[in-house]
Amino acid sequence: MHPLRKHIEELINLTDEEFDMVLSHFEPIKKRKHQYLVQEGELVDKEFWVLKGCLKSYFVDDEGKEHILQFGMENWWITDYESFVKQTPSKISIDCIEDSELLYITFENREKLTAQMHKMERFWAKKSKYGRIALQNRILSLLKNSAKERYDVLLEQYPQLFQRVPKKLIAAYLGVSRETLSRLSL
Amino acid sequence: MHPLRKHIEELINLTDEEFDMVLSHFEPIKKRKHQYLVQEGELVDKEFWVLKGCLKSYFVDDEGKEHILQFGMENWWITDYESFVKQTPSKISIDCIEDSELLYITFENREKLTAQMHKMERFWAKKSKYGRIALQNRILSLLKNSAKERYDVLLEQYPQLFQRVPKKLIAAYLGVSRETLSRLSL
DNA sequence: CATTTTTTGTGACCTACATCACATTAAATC
DNA sequence: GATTTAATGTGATGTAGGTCACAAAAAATG
Repeated sequence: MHPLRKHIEELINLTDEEFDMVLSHFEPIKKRKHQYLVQEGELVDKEFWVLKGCLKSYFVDDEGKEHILQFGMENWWITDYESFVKQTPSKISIDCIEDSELLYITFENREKLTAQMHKMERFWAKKSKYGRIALQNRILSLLKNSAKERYDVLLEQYPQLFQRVPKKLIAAYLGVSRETLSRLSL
Repeated sequence: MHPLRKHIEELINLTDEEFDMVLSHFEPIKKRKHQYLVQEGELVDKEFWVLKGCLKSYFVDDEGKEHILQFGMENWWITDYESFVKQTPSKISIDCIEDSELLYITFENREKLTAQMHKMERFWAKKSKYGRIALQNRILSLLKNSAKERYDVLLEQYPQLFQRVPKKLIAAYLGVSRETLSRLSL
């Protein structure tokens, strides 16, 4: 089964014809490590689904410090949702941490697809709900947990991440300096 | 026009009949200051819309410190989305900061309503998308901004809040102690 | 495989913010 | 309107985590 189909069918069921229809709205794209998918300031009209690889969506502040909003690995969706939904210039950038293969759907195609296939509208609605819950929990974690506790939570939730990305990126995601992260008695 | 209708029509259009249908799925509820709407540990099967008043959704950590996830004022929706969507016990509580009048819709009624009225499904989908964007921006703010900067952003975004809720709650929302908040040269 | 670049660890020192304690003022509440 | 309760400000002091600097190890790259 196509990995995208497998992914979608975790939330809704599709017939062969329906999945073909879905897939026809996507385009494949390959990028190498260090290449970008989205750059700050541009209008993002695509949502990406990761077939293979690893990416980061991040923001660089005026002191040059990088803050990571989200990682993306196999089966994850990644884009700047603010730019994608509101059609405003992106505040964030998305880069490949590894060579990556993605499928993307444009804003326009997503509108078309959801209009003609109510199931997919429900799929993305569910994704959006779950995404919101994850963000809510991250906020709670930033408010209530120490750096060490946040590290432990992340390690428990996404152990694969620690095999694949440098610690300084983990630090930029958790909101600590890499020196402090290195000193947390792990 | 009914304030709920006015609120909904900011995102989608409704006929009189449609709004009557929507409204028939809600129930009113009144609560006084200090009373709760949701308590940690219970299953939340309602989503509340604030007609009048002010509320907080919050979490108390093991050291007894309160962390505020969200405030709710007129025209805001409030619930524990994690419990509401996943139907799991709530990690957070919701209390009234002022005497409040709300309309609520149960999980079941929301399912019914969205099933028979596609427009409302789209309404909530939009709300969910915008909610996610707001949370994303709050995470960025927690990662990149100092206490003072976060205070300034909040003040600019929701000046009304500062007239209505005690500073210690603002502090609990921003993730600083009330003493530090008091010392930020405002 | 040699060289450049990136990652990681660790010491020394610094700072934003927390905690504790107490006083003052303002709001609730009977 | 007297009394309890909550809100706010401010000093003194503590600490988690930041910053700067350097070295070693590991990866990436030509």
